[in-house]
Amino acid sequence: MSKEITSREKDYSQWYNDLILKGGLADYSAVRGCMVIKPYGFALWENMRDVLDKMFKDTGHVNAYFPLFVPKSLFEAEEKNAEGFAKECAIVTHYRLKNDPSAKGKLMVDPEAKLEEELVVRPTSEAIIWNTYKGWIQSYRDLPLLINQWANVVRWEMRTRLFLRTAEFLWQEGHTAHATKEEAIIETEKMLDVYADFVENWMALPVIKGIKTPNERFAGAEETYCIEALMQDGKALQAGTSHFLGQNFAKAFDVKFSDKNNKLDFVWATSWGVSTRLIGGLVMAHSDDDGLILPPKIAPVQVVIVPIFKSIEEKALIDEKVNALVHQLKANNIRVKYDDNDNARPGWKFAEYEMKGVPVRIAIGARDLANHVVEIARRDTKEKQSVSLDGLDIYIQNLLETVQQNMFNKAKAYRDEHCTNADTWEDFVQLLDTKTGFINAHWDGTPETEEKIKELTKATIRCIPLHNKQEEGTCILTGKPSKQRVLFARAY
RNA sequence: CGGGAGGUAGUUCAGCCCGGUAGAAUACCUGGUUUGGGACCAGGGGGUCGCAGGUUCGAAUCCUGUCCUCCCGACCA
Repeated sequence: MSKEITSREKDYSQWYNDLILKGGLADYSAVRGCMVIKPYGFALWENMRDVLDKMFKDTGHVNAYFPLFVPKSLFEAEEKNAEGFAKECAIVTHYRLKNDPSAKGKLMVDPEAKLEEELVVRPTSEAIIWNTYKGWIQSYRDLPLLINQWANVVRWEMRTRLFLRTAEFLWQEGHTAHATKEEAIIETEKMLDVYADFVENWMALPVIKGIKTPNERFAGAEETYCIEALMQDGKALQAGTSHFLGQNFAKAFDVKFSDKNNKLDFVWATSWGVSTRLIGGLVMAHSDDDGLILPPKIAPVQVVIVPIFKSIEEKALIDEKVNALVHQLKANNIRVKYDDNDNARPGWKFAEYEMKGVPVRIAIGARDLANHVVEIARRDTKEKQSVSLDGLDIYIQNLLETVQQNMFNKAKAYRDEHCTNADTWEDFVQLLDTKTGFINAHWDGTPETEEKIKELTKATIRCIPLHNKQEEGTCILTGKPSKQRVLFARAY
């Protein structure tokens, strides 16, 4: 057992790190807070990206690419946005190195190569994009402008964690411009639905849709919509956000258009994004002490086939069956890998692919050939059974769908069990410490109370759920009147 | 950024207190036997001890600085 994984019970954080590192998703790098995404992890991201990209295009968006650098003067144009990100920006101040005269073989920053104006490495791209949109929008005929970009951004976080919070991360950011407020709000909500659809139906992760409180709102937004997921340790994870930006950026960057009546007005904006953080959520929500468990729809390898043989003659017979099967599965668009590497024995491969979270494993040996069957093992339940070679491709197809559905159901059952109402402060604190998860409680609606609760319990308001049930009640902390419950949790 | 732990073979770690030939397991290479849940035997290769200074006849070991990682906290649109 050279690759043992720390159990969740023993050390949840270490368990998470073990899964990422030993599952081959990512590695630490020589750069503080930055990780290397390894081929297996990147294949997972590519699958996620491809699905999302299609969803964006199906809803009328197109891709473009904007610069990594933002001149400081542009960055500071939208005041609240700039202020919100100021503390975590990387800044380029020089453009040249030179030989260090006092240390042979070393380089130093050339003081003569100081930039006139510093460049901010984008922590988000609103500034550079809205500066560009100014030149693209004159008339209502130019609207709506529906653009997405796939990019990297940098946020100089104090404390980083693989995938969940890295100094540099990959994401997509949509930036749209509209003629009316109503249209922009519809867009904001539409993209939230796209995210929820993707995370639930492709990542098998149930989410709660809602809006953020003013405290938790995106810097520069009028309203921030979000989807919140629950991890196995009872902590919440913000899985995606969609912002209604009002006319804030249009005003900051002077983006006006003429409407049908030749009346000038500022455009209405949205922005929305999900990042490689989703991979962290995927890992934390589904995996177990034996390794990753990946949902079939986005798993880099959906089916792995392991041959078991005692001689090259046996191997040849197995190859013949497997090659036909691989051909069949590929024809059905199933991502299949035949691992006939003779360096590793079957038992080793079983453990390895369990660690990597491959949803379905097929083992085939002489015994199976004689009976015209294969052994099929599911990663999610660890169940094994013999299945006839006849119609196996259909069986696999169905099994992948079953696994996908089962993973979602399991995560949803856990999430639902961990949504609890609290009506007294004692219950609230007790639930946070023992049961954990989402807690539905009344709140008096003030930022001060929210802040106080965070201070006392480390729990934040994750969101005010959409279409929230209205009911009379009293605030969990202050006892003041409240009209609805909001969703509290400790969060990543 | 504060507190704690750590960095020695590809990996996990011992050695450090008390300075004196760089170690184990595993992985890797070769050959053979194996193969239905992380195989076994024999042989072999692999290290600027994170980096930079200092003390010393001599530093993985002592001292100073620095970089990186993990855990807890603060921060986190």
